[in-house]
Amino acid sequence: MSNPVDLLRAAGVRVTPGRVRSLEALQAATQPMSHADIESLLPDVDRVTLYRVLDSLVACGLALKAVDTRGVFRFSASGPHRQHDGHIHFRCTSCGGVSCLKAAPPPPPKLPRGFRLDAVEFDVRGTCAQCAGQSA
Amino acid sequence: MSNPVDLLRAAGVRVTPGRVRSLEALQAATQPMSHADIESLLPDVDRVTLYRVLDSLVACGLALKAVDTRGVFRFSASGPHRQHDGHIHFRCTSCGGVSCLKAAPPPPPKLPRGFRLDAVEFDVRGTCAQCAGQSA
DNA sequence: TTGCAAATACAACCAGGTTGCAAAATAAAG
DNA sequence: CTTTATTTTGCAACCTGGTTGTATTTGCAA
Ligand SMILES: [Mn+2]
Ligand SMILES: [Mn+2]
Ligand SMILES: [Zn+2]
Ligand SMILES: [Zn+2]
Repeated sequence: MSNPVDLLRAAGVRVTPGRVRSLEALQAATQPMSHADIESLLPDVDRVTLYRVLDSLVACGLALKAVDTRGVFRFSASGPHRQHDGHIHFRCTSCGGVSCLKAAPPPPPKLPRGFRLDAVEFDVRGTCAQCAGQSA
Repeated sequence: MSNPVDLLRAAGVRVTPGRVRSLEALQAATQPMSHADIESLLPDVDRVTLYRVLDSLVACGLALKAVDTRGVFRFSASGPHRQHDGHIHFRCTSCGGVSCLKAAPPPPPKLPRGFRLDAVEFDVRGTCAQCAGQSA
């Protein structure tokens, strides 16, 4: 069962409307969503509550949280999907949309002695086909 | 002549204390600085004025503006220096410091038809040697 | 059904950045 | 050295994305 209520129950967290609806939204999404994206889908969920709901979904393993290159958090359902992992993303600076690219992420660089690597991120920005077409 | 007043004069912009002092600060810096970095060096320059001063230096070619991976702008003097161009950078998540790495930036990926590339950025985060040592 | 821990709403706050506008400063012309 | 037109500055207000504190409400187990 991948319905939100059962997933939440199985994860051992309280089943609340905010969690159920946020998880539904994440499951329905085709791309990782920002807090603002989700908020516009669930206008009657309090802003701060939504931040905490999303973090709780991450904490219990039902969602993934990643920073995009603008430093904005993006959330996705982490079911059996395992999407968006072995490829990089393109961000349109005009519409803000994210597109999956076929390319693999670049390998992490060698660091000087004593340095510890936490994360690498490859940011690719530009104008998507739609936006480029409209302005032309 | 690479003194700020002459550079500003030669660039055809008005010579103001804020511009002179900001350009001095950028020239003295060993790394690209954020607005906050520069502000702490020039506490009596108005916050908004500093944003505009920095943008004016960029507009007249005396400074370079780049976004770091947290989406924060970083400014550097763009004299005959041409530093920080062919290599990538490491950001310490503990102290916020930036270190130059020897590695070259990864090549830009192929994009789907119609997409236009503006910029790529490789973000490498972790803990620097100093911070790693202190916590150990 | 009751009771307590967990979750929610609301207000306040923060960083980084932008906008509008009146007052002040630059630099050119007289 | 003044006058003047144009920039620049300072200040207040605002914006997005995010966090913290706390009183109230809710989930759910006993
Ligand atoms: Mn993807
Ligand atoms: Mn460098
Ligand atoms: Zn677009
Ligand atoms: Zn450090």
